[in-house]
Amino acid sequence: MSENVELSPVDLDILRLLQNDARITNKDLAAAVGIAPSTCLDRVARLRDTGVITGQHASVDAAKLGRPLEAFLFVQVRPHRRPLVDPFIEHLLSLPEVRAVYHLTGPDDFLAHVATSSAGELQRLVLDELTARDEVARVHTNLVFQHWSGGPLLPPGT
Amino acid sequence: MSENVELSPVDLDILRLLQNDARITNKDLAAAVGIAPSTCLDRVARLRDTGVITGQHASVDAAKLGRPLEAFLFVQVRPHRRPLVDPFIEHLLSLPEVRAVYHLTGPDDFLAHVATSSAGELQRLVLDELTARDEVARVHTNLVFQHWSGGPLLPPGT
DNA sequence: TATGAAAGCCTTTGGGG
DNA sequence: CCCCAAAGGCTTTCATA
Repeated sequence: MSENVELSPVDLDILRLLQNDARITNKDLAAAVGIAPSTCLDRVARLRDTGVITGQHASVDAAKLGRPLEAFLFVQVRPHRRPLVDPFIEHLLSLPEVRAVYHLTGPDDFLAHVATSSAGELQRLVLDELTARDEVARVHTNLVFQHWSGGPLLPPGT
Repeated sequence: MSENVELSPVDLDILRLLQNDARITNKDLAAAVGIAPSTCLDRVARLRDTGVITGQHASVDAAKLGRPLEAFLFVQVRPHRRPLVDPFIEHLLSLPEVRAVYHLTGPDDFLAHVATSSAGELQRLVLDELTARDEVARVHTNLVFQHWSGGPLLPPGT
């Protein structure tokens, strides 16, 4: 788990491929990067053990789950102290509509990415789960038209 | 790929488990949700075919890749028209530092989540890749102290 | 839509270069 | 650090209800 891990070009190829498809078979992965399957297994295990690979997750379409309306909530928490901040984060993360939370520098302290079923539910979220709390000084809401996301590595072949 | 997909409680359990660990074996997944392995394979295939599951990706630690400094860039693009907007998005997505791009309502049109090696590289990104372009009216930069993220479903057991 | 059984392939381990 | 080879387990298919 040390912060500095040496990554060979082969490791980077493996990461790129697993980032694009976490369920590629070890055999195919080995063939794609040009090493033996057993070697590949070793390398992937090492990438996991050193914390370079932190997990593998299926991506689920929020809209298909009945939450087609996404938004960013910019939240100012005052006073900005641990005894208030830590429970606030816990609260955010316990909400099923919350997809991600970021603690930021700048005038707004937190950014919450949420997916809701409707404008009404979004309003409820803001009024009942955020501004109703004493430590929440203000909330700005921006809707998400569209988004693109990926891992920290460009896909293979670029 | 229709927008409305009926999801049984078993489907939701499957989604939760795959969201948490995309490499769980089909056998274990079937046992966890209480159906036969062959049935489970069918259900997962259906979830894929209907677009509920859109992919499966290994999570890679950006810091371990040498990009420990994350930030959000709020970008105003003027004039806000397709002939300018579409190439701008393409440009953002082609940058290796960019992890996600959001097209938003509000005074700032785009939000880019970036991971950089240093403050110097972040500065270069802002000056050379963003404000150097005619259509970029302004950029606000906020650093990310910490972030938490997950899929649109709460984990199993909550 | 769900199941069980069988065939084949993949993962995984251990020895060796 | 890499590879080969073998054993065991898993995936996947298909007939059946």
